[in-house]
Amino acid sequence: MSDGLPPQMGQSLLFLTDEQLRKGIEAMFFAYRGFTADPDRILAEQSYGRAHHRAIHFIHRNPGTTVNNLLSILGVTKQSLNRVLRTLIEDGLVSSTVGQRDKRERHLHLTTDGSALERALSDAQRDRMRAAYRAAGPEAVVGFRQVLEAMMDEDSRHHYEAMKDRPE
Amino acid sequence: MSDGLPPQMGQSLLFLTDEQLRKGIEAMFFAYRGFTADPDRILAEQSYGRAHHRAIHFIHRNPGTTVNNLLSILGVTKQSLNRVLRTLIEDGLVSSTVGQRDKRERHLHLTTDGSALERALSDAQRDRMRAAYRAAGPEAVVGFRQVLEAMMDEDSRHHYEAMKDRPE
DNA sequence: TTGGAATGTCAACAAAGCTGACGTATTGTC
DNA sequence: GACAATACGTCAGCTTTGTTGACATTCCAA
Repeated sequence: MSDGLPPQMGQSLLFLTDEQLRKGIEAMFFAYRGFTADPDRILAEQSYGRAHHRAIHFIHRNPGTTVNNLLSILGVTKQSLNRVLRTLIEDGLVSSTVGQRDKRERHLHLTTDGSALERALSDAQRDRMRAAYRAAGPEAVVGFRQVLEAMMDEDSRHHYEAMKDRPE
Repeated sequence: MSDGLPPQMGQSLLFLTDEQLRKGIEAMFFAYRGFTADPDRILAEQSYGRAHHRAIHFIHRNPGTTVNNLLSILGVTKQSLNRVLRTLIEDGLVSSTVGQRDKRERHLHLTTDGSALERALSDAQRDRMRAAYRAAGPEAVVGFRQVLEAMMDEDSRHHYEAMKDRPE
C-alpha cells in the first residue's frame, strides 16, 4: 500500500481522512473571507458592518418579520440586534411598525432606500458566487450545497429550509 | 416551457439563477455558524476566542513561521495579532524564539500545552466536518471544495495552495 | 384582576478588529 | 561606516459586534 492506509479502507473512504478534512476546514476559512469581502467593501463606505448586512438580508427575505423571529434566525442576543436595527431605522433603511394583533411586536420592512442597499449588497455577493459556480460547474454546486447543509446545526437547518423555497 | 425560463437557457445553466445563488449564499451563512460552533464552545471555557483558534491552527500548520508570515495568512493587522499572540505566549501555549539567520524574526511554535489545545479544537471541528462529508458522500465533497476554492481571493488561494499538500 | 410570560429598549462592558505613531534591534546597501 | 529598510513590539484611541443586567410595555391565563 503506497498510500499508507489500512487495506480495508480502500478508495471509498479516502475522503474521510484527517488530511481531507483539514483541507475542507481551511477551504471554509479562506472561502468565507472571500464570501464576505465584496459586501464588506460596500458596507465600509456607509460605516455599516456585517451585522447590518445580515439584518437587511433576512428582513428582505422575511418582510414583516418580528424582532424575535429575526433574533432566532441570526442567532445573536436581542440587545446586539437592537443596536443594529436602531441605526437602520434611524437612517431610514428599515421601518418598524407596531403589530396589529399583538402590540408588543414590531414588524420590520425594508424602505425604498433599504431595498436599494440590499440590492447593491446582494448583487456584489451574487457576482462572486456566480463566478465560483460557473468555474466549478453544476455538479460541483450540488455537492457544495449538500455538504453545507449537512454542516448546519439543527436550528439553522430549520431556518434555511423554511426560506428555501419561498419565491424571490 | 413549464419552468418559465427562456428556451435557450435549458437545464445546463439553471444553477446560475439568482434563486440558486441566493440559496448558496444562505447556505454559506448558516453552515459557517455550524463550522465554528464546536471550537467556540471549547474556546469559551478558557476565555479564548476565534482569533486564538486561527493563530493556533496556522502555527500548527506552519511550525516555525514568523509573525509576518502569519500576518499575511490571517489577513489582520499586527496589533490585532500581537494581542492574541501575547496572551498565548504568556499562557505557555506558543513559544517565540529569535531567528538564527535573521535575529529580527521570531519563530513561532506550539508548546506541548498548545498542541493539546490545537488537538482538542481540531478534533471537534473535524468531527463535524467528517459527519457532513459522510452524509454528503465523496462526489459532493469534491464539488464542495471546488466551489470554495473558486470563491477565494487570489491571496487566500495562494496561502491555501501552499499549505495544501504539506504532510500533516 | 392580577401576576407571570413575552416583546422590545436602554446601559454598561468585553472581544477583536482597525489606524497611526513610535521605539528597538537587525539587516543590507551605498 | 552611515543610513535606509525590515521585523517586531507597543501605546493610544476608535469601531463593530457580541455579551449580561435592568426595565417598560403588552398580553394572557389563573
